[in-house]
Amino acid sequence: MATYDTLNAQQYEAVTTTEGALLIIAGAGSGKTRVLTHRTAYLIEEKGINPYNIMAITFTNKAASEMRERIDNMVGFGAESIWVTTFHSTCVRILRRFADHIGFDTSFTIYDADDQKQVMKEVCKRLEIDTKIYKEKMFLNVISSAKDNLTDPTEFALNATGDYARQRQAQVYREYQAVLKKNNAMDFDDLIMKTVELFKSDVEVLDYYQERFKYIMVDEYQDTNTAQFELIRLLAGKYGNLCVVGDDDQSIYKFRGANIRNILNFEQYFPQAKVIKLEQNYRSTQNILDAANSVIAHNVGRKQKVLWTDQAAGEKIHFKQFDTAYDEAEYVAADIEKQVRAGGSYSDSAVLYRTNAQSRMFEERFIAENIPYKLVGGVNFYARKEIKDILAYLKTIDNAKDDLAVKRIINIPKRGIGATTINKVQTYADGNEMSFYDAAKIADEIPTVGRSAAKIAPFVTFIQTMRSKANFLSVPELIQNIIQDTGYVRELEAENTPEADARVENIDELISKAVTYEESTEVPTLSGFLEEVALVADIDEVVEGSEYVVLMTLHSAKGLEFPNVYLAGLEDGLFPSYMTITSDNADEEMEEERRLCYVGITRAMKRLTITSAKMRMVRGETMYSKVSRFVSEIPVDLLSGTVATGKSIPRPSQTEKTSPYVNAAKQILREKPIVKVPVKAFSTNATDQMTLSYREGDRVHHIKFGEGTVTQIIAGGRDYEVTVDFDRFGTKKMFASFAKLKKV
DNA sequence: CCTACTACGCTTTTT
DNA sequence: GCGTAGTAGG
Repeated sequence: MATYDTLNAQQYEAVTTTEGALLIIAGAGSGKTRVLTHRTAYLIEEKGINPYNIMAITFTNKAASEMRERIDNMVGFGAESIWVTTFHSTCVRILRRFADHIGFDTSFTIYDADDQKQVMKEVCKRLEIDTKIYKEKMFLNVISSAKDNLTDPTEFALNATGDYARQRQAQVYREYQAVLKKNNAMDFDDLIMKTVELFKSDVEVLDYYQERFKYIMVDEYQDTNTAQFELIRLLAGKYGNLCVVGDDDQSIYKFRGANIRNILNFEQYFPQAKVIKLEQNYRSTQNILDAANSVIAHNVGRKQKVLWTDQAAGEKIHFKQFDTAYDEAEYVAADIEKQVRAGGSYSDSAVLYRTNAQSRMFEERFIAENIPYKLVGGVNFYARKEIKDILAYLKTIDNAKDDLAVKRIINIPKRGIGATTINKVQTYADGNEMSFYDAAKIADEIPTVGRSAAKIAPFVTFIQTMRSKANFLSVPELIQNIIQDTGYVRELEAENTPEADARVENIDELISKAVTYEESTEVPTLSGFLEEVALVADIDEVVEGSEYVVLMTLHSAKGLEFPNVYLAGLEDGLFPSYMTITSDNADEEMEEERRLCYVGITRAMKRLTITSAKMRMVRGETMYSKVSRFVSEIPVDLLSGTVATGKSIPRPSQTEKTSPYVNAAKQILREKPIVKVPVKAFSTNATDQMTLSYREGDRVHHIKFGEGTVTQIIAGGRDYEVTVDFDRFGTKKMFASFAKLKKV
């Protein structure tokens, strides 16, 4: 039984308004997740709605799993049948079932930014486009925003008449889609657009989902783009029970297609819509809120609202200007240490900045001071070369229609298969309407390939073997097999450099993610794992309450809160960015930057420090800047501290390079907290750290194979190799740390 | 076909 | 100032 009397009047109204269209304008820290979870419970408990008919959509996996957890705790029975997912995974789920209705194979793969660029390169070559003049990235941006607006290549071409550049883009768009289709792949934007296409072309499928999702809730509604809006509009088209929660002041993804009109004009799309504002803030002190309110008040195009709190004024906002970015980082590091010494925890603090490049200085300082930190963003874990290589193997094993994946690893490790051979196979594949892999399989029949066919054969054999093994091996075991047989890790270890060691660690990390996947999924499959991996963002990995300082961009910080926040690099030219200041559309873009600033300020619960530097290196050039205009939008009486000058501690001379020690440490520490973290559940090194709960002759249970008897245990270098005779699957050899066998 | 060097692109933000 | 991709030479 959920209690609803802890809600304030507006929250209560939002929770109990269940029918029709509802727009909840939820200011920062006003308890919107609470409202959504209570509303879900209310629907089920008080209105008798079947959990099966409820859907809650968010943008990140993190937000989704948080909500999932809170709903599970509140609702209990039946909670698992509520769809609590992201836009992207919702669409994948639908497309996995019905993609064949729009001419795709339901086993399509999902392309990330890297893959997209690869495809675009190919397209540009084919259309003889000089990529020195027209960048691949430019085309990808154009295509992405076309898809955000549901413009297909045909419509795009129609709108391009009379404009040569746009006609060319239309050509590229068409060709790009053709390649994706041929590879049976979709990019991120396709996932949304194709689902909308499916709904529009197939009334039965649409009706099926409309009947299923009678009550729909959308979180972070201000970030929806036109395609996403269309998706939910279609889904809610029959019953009209659509509840959206958002804050126009926190709309910071316009550059990525988010359409702020979706929230500002909600009442026009749904004339009977009810609007509820949540303005009481439960997160921050009065001073922090006052600062946030006065900054955002400088924006014109917004829904009027003023956050208030019954909390005390609290500390003033600390402001410091430094001579250099180095001094800034040094101050922040020292201040964090001070807070910790005073009884705080590292996890209370977060450093927020405008651009990822700013993280470097803080990382170096934190390493020097031995401050545990977690870096969010930058190069995504799954975008790392070694991870992509392993994943490409898995993709090839899972679905060899993905030419990109096959070509990526056909010569990794070196098999003596060069560009010439690959091109010959590709030409043959193109000419015979088959996939690259299928052509490779019959390489010896391709006349042009000649003697090189002998080099391709072992690769094909390996993949075929792995395919048959994939039927009974778990994902971690498959990965283990791949790195064994290809010698991938062995090669890295032989390099014996900190960089290579870091790569090995990343691979270990991937294995442990696969183990987690196996354990947390009811029916684990290779496709399932690849899919999950394709849809994760870095922010999903942040575990709240962990013992480290978080470093991230302001964009990544949305939705999070920390007792002690540092907003770094508040300089005109950096934040707001130079691009914004000099834009043709400066007024509008400045408002988005200001909203970003508002998001940053409102992350802070108790203590907020704003810093800036007079001088900093950007791309190797020294940049001098004034304090950000946003700082002057905060009333002076809310600020304490001043411009720090002169007395800074000696810093490394300009010529001195970063010490190799720091670089090595960074490699190892990236993505990982430094100290004091609980021992990882999974460890790949030294068997002496492991004790097995079973011995030879014992009966054990395996997540996939069920019960069996242990016939042999061999201690290997890194792990125990356990042989089990399974009742239903026969004898299998497996590594103890992956298999997670339980004694029965 | 592989290795070593050079060039360039990045830096506003990412599901 | 860094990392990757492309190219030229072996």
